[in-house]
Amino acid sequence: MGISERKIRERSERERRIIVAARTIAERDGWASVTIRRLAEEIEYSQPVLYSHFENRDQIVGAVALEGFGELAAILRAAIRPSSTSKERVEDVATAYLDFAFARPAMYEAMFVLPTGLRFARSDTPPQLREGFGAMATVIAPFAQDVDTATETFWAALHGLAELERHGRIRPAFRAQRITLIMRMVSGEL
Amino acid sequence: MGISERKIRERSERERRIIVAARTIAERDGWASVTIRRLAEEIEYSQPVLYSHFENRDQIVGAVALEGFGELAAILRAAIRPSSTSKERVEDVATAYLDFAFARPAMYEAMFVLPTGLRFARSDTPPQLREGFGAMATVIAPFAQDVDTATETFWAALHGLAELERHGRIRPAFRAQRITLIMRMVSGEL
DNA sequence: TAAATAATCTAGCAGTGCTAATTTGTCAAT
DNA sequence: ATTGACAAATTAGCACTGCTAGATTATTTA
Repeated sequence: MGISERKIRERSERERRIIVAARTIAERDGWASVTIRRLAEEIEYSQPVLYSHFENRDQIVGAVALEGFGELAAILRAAIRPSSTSKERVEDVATAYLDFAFARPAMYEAMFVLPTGLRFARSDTPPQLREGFGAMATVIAPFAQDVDTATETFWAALHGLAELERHGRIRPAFRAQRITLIMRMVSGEL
Repeated sequence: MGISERKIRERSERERRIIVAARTIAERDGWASVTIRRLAEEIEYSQPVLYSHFENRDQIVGAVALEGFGELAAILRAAIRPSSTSKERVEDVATAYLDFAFARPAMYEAMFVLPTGLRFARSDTPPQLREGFGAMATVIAPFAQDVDTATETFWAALHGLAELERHGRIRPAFRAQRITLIMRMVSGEL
């Protein structure tokens, strides 16, 4: 009975092709260019097929975003070097976070700006959505009483820096100084 | 020759009606419901008339956003009480900023998320876009070496808090604690 | 009063997300 | 092998979007 398994496999491969196509087009031409028609053309199926994989366009963005959360979490974890001091670790994670945001603006937009249908802080929340937070919590913990609240605040600062710079509201040339400031703030030596 | 003046006046009144309509619809039904057709219907003119006032839809959003920047600046300035300590002023401005963001989510979205065609940090940048930053700089100055960079970072932290909470990424119940954390960070007593 | 200019509208283009109705393909039962 | 049932995929189209060319109406100038 390998036939039905093959069908399931082919189906999930097609789903992957949709997600890859969405990501590719978004990174090249922006999310406005990611239309159902274009995706259908890319995977060489008619448009309604996409709706047998995803409820609507937002969920396709959500699927790409989910990948992004997994990748960001891995990047942040990788930025935590055992040989570093607690302070250095905060700085490294902050730098890695912003590097990610600026290197993959379309992905970052999917993760944090666009409607995705992703649900946070629920019982069925995928692990990718928690892991990035966990990595940040790891480096914040040594400096915080309430780790969760401190991590939320740290995260918010990084997100704000990413968004304001992405929109041309703050000076790109001073990115390093701002990170230094946040690091000093977290470590309590201002 | 008051006729041409009346015409100019009527024209700018019509422009105001467009902006007011856009704002009203956005605050009630979201920006996706602000369409050229709906605005045209609202002001009782045909659609092309809107394009004699604004180049495109983004510029209408931008006009609303510009009002928002003026209002935010006024709110932040008003939050700075002469009788307060430097620390309290930081907290009051932070609280006022977030109150604004959560009380007027559509307006905040126009100001910081949607494409608006507004140009920051230019010679022709409208004063509204600078005044809010100025208000924040005022309360940050007593604690900072480099006021501009510190204000950018402070602003980013607030923006991040607003956005992450608006998207359900961080816990609304802990908003006050996060503000306290930021305030302590700025004032250097962690 | 006639011509020129300005203001406005009608009509329509090319595109969007999404879906009902139809066709095509695949399988099990006769 | 043929038929009927089910699944998979397609065609065609709806209601909407931002935007604009061309026609029409109103106003001003000569």
